[in-house]
Amino acid sequence: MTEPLAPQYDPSQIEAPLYAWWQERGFYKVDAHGSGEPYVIQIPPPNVTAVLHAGHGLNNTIQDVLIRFERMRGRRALWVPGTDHAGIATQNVVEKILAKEGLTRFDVGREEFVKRVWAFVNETGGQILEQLKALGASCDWSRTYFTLDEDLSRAVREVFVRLHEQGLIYRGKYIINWCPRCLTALSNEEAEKEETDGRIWHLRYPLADGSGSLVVATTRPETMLGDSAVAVHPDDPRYALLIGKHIRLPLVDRMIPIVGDDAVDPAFGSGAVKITPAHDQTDFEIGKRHDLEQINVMTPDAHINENAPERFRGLERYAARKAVVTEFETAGLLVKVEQHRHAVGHCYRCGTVVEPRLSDQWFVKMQPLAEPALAAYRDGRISFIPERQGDNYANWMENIRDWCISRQLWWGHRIPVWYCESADCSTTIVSRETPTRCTACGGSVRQDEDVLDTWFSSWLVPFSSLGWPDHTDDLAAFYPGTTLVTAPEILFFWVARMIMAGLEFKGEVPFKTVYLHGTVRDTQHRKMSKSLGNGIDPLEVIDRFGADALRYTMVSGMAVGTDLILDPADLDSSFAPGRNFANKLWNIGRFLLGHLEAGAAPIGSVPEGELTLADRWILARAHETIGTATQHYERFRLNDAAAAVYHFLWSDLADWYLEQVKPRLYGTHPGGESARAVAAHVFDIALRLLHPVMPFVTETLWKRLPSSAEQASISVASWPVEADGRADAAALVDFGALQALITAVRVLRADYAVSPGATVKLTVVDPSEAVRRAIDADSDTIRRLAKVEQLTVGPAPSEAGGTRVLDDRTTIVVPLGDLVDLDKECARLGSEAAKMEQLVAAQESKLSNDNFVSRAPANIIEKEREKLESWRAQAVTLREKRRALGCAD
RNA sequence: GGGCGAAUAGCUCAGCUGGUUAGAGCGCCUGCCUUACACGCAGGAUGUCGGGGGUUCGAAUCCCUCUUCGCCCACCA
Repeated sequence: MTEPLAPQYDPSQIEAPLYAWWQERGFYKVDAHGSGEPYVIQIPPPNVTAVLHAGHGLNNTIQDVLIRFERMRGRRALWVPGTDHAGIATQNVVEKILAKEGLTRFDVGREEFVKRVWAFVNETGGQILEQLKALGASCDWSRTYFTLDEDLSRAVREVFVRLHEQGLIYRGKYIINWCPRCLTALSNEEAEKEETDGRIWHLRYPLADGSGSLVVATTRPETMLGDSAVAVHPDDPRYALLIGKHIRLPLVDRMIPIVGDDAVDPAFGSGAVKITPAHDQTDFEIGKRHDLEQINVMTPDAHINENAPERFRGLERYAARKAVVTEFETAGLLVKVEQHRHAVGHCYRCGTVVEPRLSDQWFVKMQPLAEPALAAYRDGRISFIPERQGDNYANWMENIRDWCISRQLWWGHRIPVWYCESADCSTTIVSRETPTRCTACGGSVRQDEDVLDTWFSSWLVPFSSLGWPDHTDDLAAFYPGTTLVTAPEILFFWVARMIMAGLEFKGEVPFKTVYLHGTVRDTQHRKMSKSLGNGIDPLEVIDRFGADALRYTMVSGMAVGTDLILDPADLDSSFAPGRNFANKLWNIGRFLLGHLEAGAAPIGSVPEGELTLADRWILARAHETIGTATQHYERFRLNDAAAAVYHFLWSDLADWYLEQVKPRLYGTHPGGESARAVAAHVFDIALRLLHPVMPFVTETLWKRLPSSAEQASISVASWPVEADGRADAAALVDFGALQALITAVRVLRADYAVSPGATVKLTVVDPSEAVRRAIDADSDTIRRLAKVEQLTVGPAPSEAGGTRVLDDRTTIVVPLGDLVDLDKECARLGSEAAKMEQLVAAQESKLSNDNFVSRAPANIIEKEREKLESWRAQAVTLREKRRALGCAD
């Protein structure tokens, strides 16, 4: 496990073996009787047939970051994985396979079909869980569930029966969303509304007594075959006299009444509406109020049925639409056709336009469940990130509608309802156990044909996955959970319903925080999808750049409340941040570990006096980074956490500290031991801070630190606390001065194109306190990193040189002989002085403004004064230098 | 039709409770194969913070308005 690092970073060589080792050691198995405060995340169970896509990648990366962070903080971090049987989706997949054999599910029959789905699921299902492992997901796989498992099925039955006993489940004939392709009912959430350009036809309906006619408007003319009334607003003066009269329905030749109903908007269209109770929600309700006939004119697959005149029968709904319109036109009853944009429901599984259909279905009465769920949000027992999503949730809860839970599918939890087959008994049995005989008459029983909505099992997952309805140790230990991480699309499908179920059956919210992250989109901001072909395959990314690169890129690109934009056409540049960073880490590790082979003393054993300015500085930066990164992780600002550690590792540690300590590590300078101790210490800290985001590289490097025990894993190492660094404001200031000085020399060198190998002389004129201390502490580093051969502090040399002003006082001069262009120096110093003077002037007027001085808080005024003084000093210094160079004014 | 959000460097985005000489990564330009890393090092350029108005001593940040894009919800046929 700890052979030397390969010269080249090759994630494919390290990631898989590492994951296997984590599994073997069981680091992520959580004991219900263990110690530590529980931290629980329930995975949004992917469809059992799903293949990992970018959305899963993002979703599961976030969860893994959180769970690893909390695990390292000493909490009993449990991430429960599972898969969803996904009724319609899975059934569709298997039906497609059957279709290749020229068969339909009806050809093979229910029993055989379900067998085939099981075989398919057992064979190919759950591959997404294996793919999550490639991502690094630290789930407790020993707890993996499938929503059709016996245990979870028992929970489903229990819940159905309980709700039924409470009168919250009922069966009835209502208008539901029907998918004519999947041949099943859908819930409101499953019928996705999409703005569509359509048309609206104005049809003339003649009065039966021949005294005139009415014009009605419709977007679905074919439904007129099932019209059983025309409705107008009861107070509409235009139609007051017509209420109670009859229409002779064209094409069908049926007498239908004109009724008055408040639901009609007199201002819309003609103010008269055709009423088709069997094919429209509103019409259905109006029909109920007026006791109208419900005439269903369509077959389940949306063809015209026998309730319509013979010439329309068998026509598909859009063909029927054409036929109806043509007949109206021929009869001179088509008044006009207009363009019309409106929302049309589409099946969320197959995209087919849903048909509102009158049918017998099972429903859950939601109002009583919604009230406590709304209260839990209002009183803060549950909160959302980003916060505004809470309004969305509340809005849905307030306007909740009953949930149609029956599906005319074969794949799913069969509804636990049986009907007595004896005609004169006809008892309905709702039972936890499967009855063999009628409980009333002893006759034979027949189970309801329908299955339950997939979400009827997933809304129970927070407790059903832990053994409910039994009283298990898991349930006692891990319910309620802590955080739920998911996409906003399933806020209503799943999240809201889990909250309702948790409160109803467990009396507690199932989690405290709901973190809703954004969507992965392409550069045109389109959602990635199979049909658009604009998806990114996370496995391909992992294959090419490694899971760490994928994870870092996703995390760093994802601020709270924003979407993640990636370019599917250019994976190289899309994932460059993660790829580059992982590679950088690898090389830092290679360099550092190479120098730690002799071991590194614990930081505590290094005498304070042996710490150099650079040592103190990097420890101070570690201290700061621990604080900020931890806070950001806690606040779900994962991108900020990642950025803080990135900056520490790359800019602070690699670019400055490691460059500074090289001579000590090489042994050309004394202090090698303390350098190794400090470097090992801060690298250890940084790896731990980064581990949640990049588990593989950090583990690989961390295991090779001298301090790491052979069998230990960073993933269960302790989270750094601020005291692991050292607060040291002075070191930050002084090393900052050192950096500024070096940078200034480098800038001069670049400006004058000094050849990279050449050394220069440097004079520091009138150094500030900080610069003075930096020079005293570490002139050697200045010489080396700025390639200075001779460093003097004193008056400016007579030789002409490039000049820079560092701060209020300090000026550096680099004599460059012929290279110096005096005019250029004068111009540059002049423009800098002018810029500074402008700032000074603005600042002076601000500070002499009574309004500002009297109204701004004292600390701000103080800060602004300091700024003014500093700028003034800089302006003065700049002017002085110009004079010293002999520049003309 | 309601509700919500976003517009900041060529691109993707930070900038959290008003006070920074407005930042990062990618890309771009210049110079470097400096024995950890060219997926690198050093340096650099680029922004009237969508337009207009307002509040304030002070606005990228708060308010109004316009424009342009998203998202969610909705039984006006």
